[in-house]
Amino acid sequence: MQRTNFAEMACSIARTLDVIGEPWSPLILRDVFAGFRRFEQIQADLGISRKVLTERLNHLVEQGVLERRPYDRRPRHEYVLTEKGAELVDLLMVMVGWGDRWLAGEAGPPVLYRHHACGEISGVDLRCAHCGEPMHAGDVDLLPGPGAAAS
Amino acid sequence: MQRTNFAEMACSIARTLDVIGEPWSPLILRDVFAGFRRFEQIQADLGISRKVLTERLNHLVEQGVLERRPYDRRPRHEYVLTEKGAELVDLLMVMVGWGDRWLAGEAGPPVLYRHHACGEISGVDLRCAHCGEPMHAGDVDLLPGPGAAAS
DNA sequence: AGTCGGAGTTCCTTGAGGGAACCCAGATTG
DNA sequence: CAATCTGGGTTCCCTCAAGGAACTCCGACT
Repeated sequence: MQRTNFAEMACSIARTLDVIGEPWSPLILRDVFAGFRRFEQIQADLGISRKVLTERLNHLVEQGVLERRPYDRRPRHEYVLTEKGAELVDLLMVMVGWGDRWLAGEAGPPVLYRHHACGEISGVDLRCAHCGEPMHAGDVDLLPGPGAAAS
Repeated sequence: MQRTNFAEMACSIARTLDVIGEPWSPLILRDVFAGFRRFEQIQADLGISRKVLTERLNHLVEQGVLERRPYDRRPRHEYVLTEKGAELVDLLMVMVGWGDRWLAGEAGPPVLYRHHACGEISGVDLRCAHCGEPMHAGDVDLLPGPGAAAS
């Protein structure tokens, strides 16, 4: 939908949005991650238009986030996350954390995550990859990097 | 743009998308976080249509993510992140991490983050809030939570 | 031969994004 | 005191994407 081309911007947020910023795309990834791998399953689960689902799946495959693979000799396919796509699920987990905290209301979170390592119901926490201390919006300074736009 | 109402879905991803899933919204938050707080600054920086910028800012204020505050006796305002909004910046940092890793290419990341606690250029890393071990897509099981949709 | 089921494609309508021009209120300037 | 400037929007029009329903294609059962 977005007619402005985010992919060309010197900004990793804009470029990421170019991959998964279109409506439904994150929900499609969520479904694939949750085990809905086939066109009909995803369409029924989300209630998305078949046309839009086709477009989104093609785009996600082109971007290397999903892989289309046949599961029958008939023309039947399923979609699976690539490594690139699996790392996007991290982003989804952070979205879930925020949504659970600020939007879930009385009913509580609709989905829980159990961490294999400790076996507990938990959520993600952001840490500095370097020192391991918490790293949030107020804990960082922004500096221009090597890929910054030429002036 | 999304005519389907994501806010009603029993999914924290969908509900979060209802807040910041529209095109431009994450980039507007990025700008506010980076210090572009006024309408004209954001509009010039992003090249967004004034109409759409007005709509997005109003929506973000309604959702409690931004706060509009006057900075002059004239009708002049600036937009600042609320606590709810600042926590969304965590999401942006994860997007940046993914975009830097998979989309930045030769030139490298356009923006770097320096962590106050250690003073190093770094990025975010996802950890389990409970045990502190890494927590990624493959490290969790999904379970229905209390807010799951009634069948 | 007829039917089924998965995975799309086509077509039409509506409504959101883009862009440019316009507007308004308070300050500054001559 | 009129004219101009400036920030922060509105209004209008055009195009293109989302939604939805119907249609197609193709290999497999019966």
